[in-house]
Amino acid sequence: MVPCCPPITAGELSQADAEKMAAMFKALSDPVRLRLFSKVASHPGGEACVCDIADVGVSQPTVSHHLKKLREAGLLTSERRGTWVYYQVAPSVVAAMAAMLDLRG
Amino acid sequence: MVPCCPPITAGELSQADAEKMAAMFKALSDPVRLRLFSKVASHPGGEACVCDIADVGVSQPTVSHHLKKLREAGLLTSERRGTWVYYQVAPSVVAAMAAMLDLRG
DNA sequence: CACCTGTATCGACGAGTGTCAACATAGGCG
DNA sequence: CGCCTATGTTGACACTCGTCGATACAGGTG
Repeated sequence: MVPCCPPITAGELSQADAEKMAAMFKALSDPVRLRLFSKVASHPGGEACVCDIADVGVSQPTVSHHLKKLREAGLLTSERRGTWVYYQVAPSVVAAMAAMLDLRG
Repeated sequence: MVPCCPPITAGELSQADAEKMAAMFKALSDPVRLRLFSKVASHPGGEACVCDIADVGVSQPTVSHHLKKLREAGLLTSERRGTWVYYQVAPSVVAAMAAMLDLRG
C-alpha cells in the first residue's frame, strides 16, 4: 500500500493528507479503543477473538461499536471463523502513523 | 521525561496509560491541528510564529483554540517574543507516540 | 497617552461522539 | 426445526467538539 504521508518534518501536509491522517489518529483517540487495539496487537499472532478482548469496562454493544471504528479506520481487520470473530492489526496503517511521527529518528 | 508507554505489542495498556496516550492522539485527530502541527514541525528550527502558520482556512480564534489544545496535550510549547508568539514542537512527546506505534520495527 | 497589530478568551450554536438497553443477525447444536 | 451463544445494529440520550463573531489583552509605535 501507499505509505500515505511523509514525516511531518518534511513539509506541510496537504488538506487531503491531513484529513486522512487525522482519521487514523482519531481512531486511537479514545481510551477504550486504544485498549482494544493494544489487546489485539499484544495477543500472540497479532490476532484475537472479540471474546478475548471484550473486558474493557464497557458494555458489549459499545465494544462492538469501537471495534467497528477501528475497522473503518483501517487499523484492524476482522474475520469470522465459525461462532467467533477474530480481529487482526493492519501493520501498514500503523506503520504509516509511526513514520509520520518520526522526527528525524 | 518518562517515555510513558511501551510499544502496544508489549502488552495490554493500563487504564491510566490508555487515557494518557489517547489524549495525545486526540490532539492530532483534527485536520486543522495536524496541519498546524506539521507547519511548526517542518519550519526551519522547528519553531514558527503564529502568523507564519495561521493560514489553514479557519478563523483566527479557531487557530488560537487549536494551538491551545496542542499546547495542553504537550505537543507544542509556546513563547512570546515581543509582538509575536512562537510555537515549538516538543520532541519527547511525539517520540513517545512514535515508540508506541512501533510494531517490532 | 492614543492607536494599531498580533494573539487569546468568551459565549453561543450546530455537529459529532460515547454510551447504553433493546433488538437483530450468525452460526453451532439438539 | 428451535434454542443458545457470540457479535452486530438501532435508537436515544448526554456530553464534547469545532467553529465563529465579539471582545479582551499584549506589546510596539507615534
